[in-house]
Amino acid sequence: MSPSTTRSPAKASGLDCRLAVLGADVRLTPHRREVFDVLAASTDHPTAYDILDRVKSRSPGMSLATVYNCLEHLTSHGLIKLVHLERGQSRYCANLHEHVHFHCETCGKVIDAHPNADFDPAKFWNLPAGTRVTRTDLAIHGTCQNCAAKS
Amino acid sequence: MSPSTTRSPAKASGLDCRLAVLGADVRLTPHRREVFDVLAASTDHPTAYDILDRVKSRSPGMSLATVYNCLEHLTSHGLIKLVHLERGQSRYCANLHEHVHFHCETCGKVIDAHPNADFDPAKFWNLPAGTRVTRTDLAIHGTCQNCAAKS
DNA sequence: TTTAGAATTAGAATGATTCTAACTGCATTG
DNA sequence: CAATGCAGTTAGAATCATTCTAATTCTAAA
Repeated sequence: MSPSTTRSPAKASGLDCRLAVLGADVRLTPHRREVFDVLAASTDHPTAYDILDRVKSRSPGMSLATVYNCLEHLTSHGLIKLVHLERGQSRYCANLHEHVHFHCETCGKVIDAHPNADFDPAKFWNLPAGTRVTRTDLAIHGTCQNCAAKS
Repeated sequence: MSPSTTRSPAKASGLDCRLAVLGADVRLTPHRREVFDVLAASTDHPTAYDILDRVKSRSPGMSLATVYNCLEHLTSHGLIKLVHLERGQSRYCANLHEHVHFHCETCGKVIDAHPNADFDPAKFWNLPAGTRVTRTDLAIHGTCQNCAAKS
């Protein structure tokens, strides 16, 4: 956990790789890389279990604990986002563009929705003077296109 | 759970009371009433455990299971709202006015923030045609006034 | 008063996540 | 090159919030 290690973090070996995201140079081990790749290739906001499933073809030995470790590392370094839509399993996404999550209460699907205008939610709400905002999470719940058509 | 009971719901006894909220006439047992009252008197978004604590002075025998049952009943009847801000315990609030939640990442406090203009968040986001929105949840994370002043 | 259904209870069960302790392997130091 | 140390990884235990189950109590209708 401590970033103040004497070990040089700059030297990359064959088992080590890096990823430059948003200007940050993040060191990725093979497992972290695979977890990230799975997430980057997914648009359905997989859970930790989903990710373990998808990673298993390439890394059959990976454990759930490692998936959680990797997700924690990637989240804390800003490469992915953690989404809480309801009680139960957390979901993850690699979409770093500003967006919100639409959650279909019928089929459980989660889709990203992007803003159609430059929009800062924090401006619309009366927060006490001196409040510092680091991030906002907007979740929209309802019925998706498909489920709405069926009913 | 079924609302289609033959039992007349209109007859109230000394141990039964009702509450008219938003036009709905909701039947409240003493325990449900106490849970609701505790929540209505709280502005700090208590968890189920917090509520059990606060209810205990009036109902020493109440169990956590009953608190959860009451919260479920009140939530499904629209008398209170369930808030998920992060992994861990859910929080509840009895503020039914349109508002969002500000969560201080330093002290953990949650405060309600009200809109300063008539505002529908769903309008700002590109949702597929045919999507039906039932509710939106906006959580703002950051540092509150007090914690910001200390740092 | 009998009976049925709803509410309540304690404790067990579940499910997601985190923790612990042991192990592996690379990389720096001697 | 060998020794040492630390990050990464692992399986499984532990924890925590919540839900379920079965038994009990209460209320109201027949």
